[in-house]
Amino acid sequence: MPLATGFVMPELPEVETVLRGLKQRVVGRWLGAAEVFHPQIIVGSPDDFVREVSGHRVLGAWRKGKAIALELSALNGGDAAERRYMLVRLGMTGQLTVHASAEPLESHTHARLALDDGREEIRYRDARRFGRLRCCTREELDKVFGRLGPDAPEISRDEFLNSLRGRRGAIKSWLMNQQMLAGLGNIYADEALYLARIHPLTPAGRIPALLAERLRRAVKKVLQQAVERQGTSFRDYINLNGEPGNYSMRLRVYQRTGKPCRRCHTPIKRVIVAGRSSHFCPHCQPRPRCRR
DNA sequence: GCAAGCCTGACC
DNA sequence: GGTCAGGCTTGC
Repeated sequence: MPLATGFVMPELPEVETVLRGLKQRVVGRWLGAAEVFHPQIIVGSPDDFVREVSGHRVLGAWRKGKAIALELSALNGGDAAERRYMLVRLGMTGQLTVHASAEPLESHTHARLALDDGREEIRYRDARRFGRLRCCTREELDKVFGRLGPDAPEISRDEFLNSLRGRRGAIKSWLMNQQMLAGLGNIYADEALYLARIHPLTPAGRIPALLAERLRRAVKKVLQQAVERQGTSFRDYINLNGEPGNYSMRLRVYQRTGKPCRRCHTPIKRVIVAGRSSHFCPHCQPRPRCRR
């Protein structure tokens, strides 16, 4: 992705990639000693966090929207009520990686978790510290996941339509509202609206069913393409040595203000919707006729 | 100064 | 209850 920051912005495709990595390299292994270097990234007490995750085996890894949960083995002979989950939210610049413990810590590494015999470890890096790690019970995890709407690639036609009904806010805000639809961030919301040819300020509840279905399919398509491409760019990212141009997803509107629309060559415009910049083609995505 | 995700709190 | 503004944070 051609981002000025040089970071991979973790939206659903990156989170999915991280999840797949966790399943390959972490699930089944034991968590040993843990260290937290910056207490702010831990929800609750860092001491409790360290105590609660250490000495457990990772039984599974799950995702809903942009949230990841690692299921940890229970102490006390496997009593399920004692089971804990490690919840990971990458925020804007969070990275979860597996490293040889002997490698020097990179800048902005805020936590490390030893694996098995301690030769390898999980590291959490986050320059802007918007991300959070949390150790919680099943009940707390269900609460967090329960607040999220259906995972964006999974949402059904009816769920999508029912959820739009009666919403007066802009469709762009609706797409980014994790309680409605889990997984979309600013980039893919703009891209999906462009594909569906819908203006970002269109009131969500006024989108006719046919258009809404086009939007739902656009969301799926954009995410699916990105999951495929992020898989590549993520590996490149791991291997890269300051090498630019790896994030080569073909963005259609995001951060292309003033550049020609790939369909009709009209310059892409930018408006602020709910405090976030939104990029769209004024010709392909005309403003809805009845404004409000 | 701007970009982002997520949470909180104010407003109708 | 829905909607939106503000704050957090740092590298460009």
